[in-house]
Amino acid sequence: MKPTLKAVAEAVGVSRSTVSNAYGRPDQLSTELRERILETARQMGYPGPDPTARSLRRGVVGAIGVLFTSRLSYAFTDPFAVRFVTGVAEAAERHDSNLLLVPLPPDASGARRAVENAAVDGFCVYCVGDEEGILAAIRGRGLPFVTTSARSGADDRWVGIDERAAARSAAAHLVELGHRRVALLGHDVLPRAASDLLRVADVADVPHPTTRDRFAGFADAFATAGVPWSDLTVLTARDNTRDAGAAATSALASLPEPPTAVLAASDVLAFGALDALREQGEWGRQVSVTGFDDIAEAATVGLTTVRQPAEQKGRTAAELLLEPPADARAGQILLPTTLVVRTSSGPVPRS
Amino acid sequence: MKPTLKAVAEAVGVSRSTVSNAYGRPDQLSTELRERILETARQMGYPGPDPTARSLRRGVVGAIGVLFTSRLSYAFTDPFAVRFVTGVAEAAERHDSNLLLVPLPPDASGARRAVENAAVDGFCVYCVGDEEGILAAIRGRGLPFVTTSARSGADDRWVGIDERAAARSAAAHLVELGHRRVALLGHDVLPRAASDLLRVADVADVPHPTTRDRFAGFADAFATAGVPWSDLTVLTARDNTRDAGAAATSALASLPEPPTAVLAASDVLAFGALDALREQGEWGRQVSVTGFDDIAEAATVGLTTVRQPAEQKGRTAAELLLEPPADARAGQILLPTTLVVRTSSGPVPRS
DNA sequence: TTGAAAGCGTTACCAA
DNA sequence: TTGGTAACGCTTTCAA
Repeated sequence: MKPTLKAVAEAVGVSRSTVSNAYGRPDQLSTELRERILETARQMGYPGPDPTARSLRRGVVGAIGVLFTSRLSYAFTDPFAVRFVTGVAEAAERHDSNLLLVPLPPDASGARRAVENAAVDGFCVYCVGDEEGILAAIRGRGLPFVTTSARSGADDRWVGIDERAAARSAAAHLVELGHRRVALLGHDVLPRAASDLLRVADVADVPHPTTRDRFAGFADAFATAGVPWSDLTVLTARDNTRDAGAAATSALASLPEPPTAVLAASDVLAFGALDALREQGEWGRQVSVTGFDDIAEAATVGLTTVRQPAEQKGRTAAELLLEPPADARAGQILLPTTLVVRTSSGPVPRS
Repeated sequence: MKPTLKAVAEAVGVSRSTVSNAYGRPDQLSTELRERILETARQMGYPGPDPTARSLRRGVVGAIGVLFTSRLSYAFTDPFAVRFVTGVAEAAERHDSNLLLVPLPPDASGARRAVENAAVDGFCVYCVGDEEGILAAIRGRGLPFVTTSARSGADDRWVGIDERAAARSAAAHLVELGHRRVALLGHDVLPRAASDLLRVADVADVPHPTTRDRFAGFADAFATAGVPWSDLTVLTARDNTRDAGAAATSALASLPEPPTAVLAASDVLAFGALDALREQGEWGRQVSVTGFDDIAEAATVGLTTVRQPAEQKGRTAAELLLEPPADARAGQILLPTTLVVRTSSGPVPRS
């Protein structure tokens, strides 16, 4: 077995405190003694204080957790998530904090357990569907946390964008181009995935908070143009992936009066929509498509989309966690968004 | 302060062991008592056993660490790294293990400390430059680990590809197309970043193990075609990014006899090369470029490259860690690679 | 089925 | 500058 701090102390002939200080508080003992301790430790193969024991004693872990709905293998499918984590990592590194990636099982009790078992000093909550159960579990542990989608309590730390206004800007752009018959594409639109094509009685019924907010924004712009919610076609992707976006979009072709534009709630879904539309030949190519996030590929392909600062969002979230603002009201940070118009959106084709 | 297990025990009027069992070993006590304990705990706001204390006592953390050279914000710049982590995450999730992302500071002692302070049950080492120092630190802790680039000891677990043969296949393809005057593009080619354009006395001098192996493979194929190492132009990117690849490649234009092809040690570098060459007008467009990894964008752009199974590499690494093979010799897994020929490579232009 | 006692490997405090 | 003592919060024998 690996030697412990105690063994080193005995070998050197000093107390455990002194050995501990040799590692954690070099100023508390003479350089000479410290050297002697470190040297003996090296010879004995002592790897330094055990991280777990130190955490227990100090009450600090030195890691922050990033909470994801569902499997990471799925979450990382969206470049936006990767950029968010990158931002979190950047800030964490500056604070000598490690990053613990915590995927949440779909069932509530499993998710709760995952939160309860994570050895961290705080949480960044990345776009979780069911915020409430998760937040309750976090609060239960008494750990600080930062939310990035739905806002929770007024005093809770949060970083995000004005989802609804941002979505509205994309829709307004299409309205201006003359589009009136359009489809909205999102995931988690229904409690359970039903058919791809359906009418949702009310935007407020959409379970996923982000999808709901963005859909509401889309609807705002069209309502202003005289198009009521009930006239919008809603496409439900089974998840937030390109393939799912394509599958959901392909249902459009069979419509008697197909829409002239598709507004996607994310770029990955938008790419899926483009894939599906390209397969529809001439008609499909005429359909305008907008996305959300502005991931790198959007520029390459020419996707009109809403840009939100991904890395900055992650970085800010981590900073909010690691450098808590003195004033609680400074704990809510709204990030800017921009509509980026590219070639995937254009005027309504006359026919 | 949050209540502890002890407080719950006192409140219910049972011993701490019993409360502990209520959480960790439900079969050790009557359902009725268990219910009563859990209910009281809930009312008191006890979040369940503290993860750190449990880890200390049990000797198991429930997380595996992934070691990266340098900042994560840089590592995640390469989609290959993201896919690797995704694979690791997939296997980790199956084993109810969390993922701790551990960036290693560039200095040896900082890196050592990072390894010593990580609360994990084992490590996946992702492409670290200085393997030895790191591995020594891991061995010092007595934790299991899996390596993915350089192989270490014969009994150590490892998953990877035949770097050299894979690189050779790309170079052989260019040889067949008639290329004889070519440039190799890689990062960490020199101990310290010197000029972009230089002669390296010997492949064996390249410090980065992966770059070295791939360069050696490139050189193999050209040696067979009668082109010695000294006739190959070596381009040094300051790091493994698209921009650095572009910067390094732009030096080519000023050469009296510019090469007809660029062999990059990674896809991101290859994209950089393409960026730079496209700026050179007609001449640049004629230059063949090959990459390595086959990240998603390679297909979009038509980059000829060597495919290696990214997710599988990560998944296998984690599995090797979490399900140690009974036979040590089964701990070394070689993954297949394929040369994927696309449009970025073609015959030597006559001029 | 329940409980008492003995740690797990540290660090913090206070006294010497 | 150094050492003793008491936790940190839990789990695990083993005995009742």
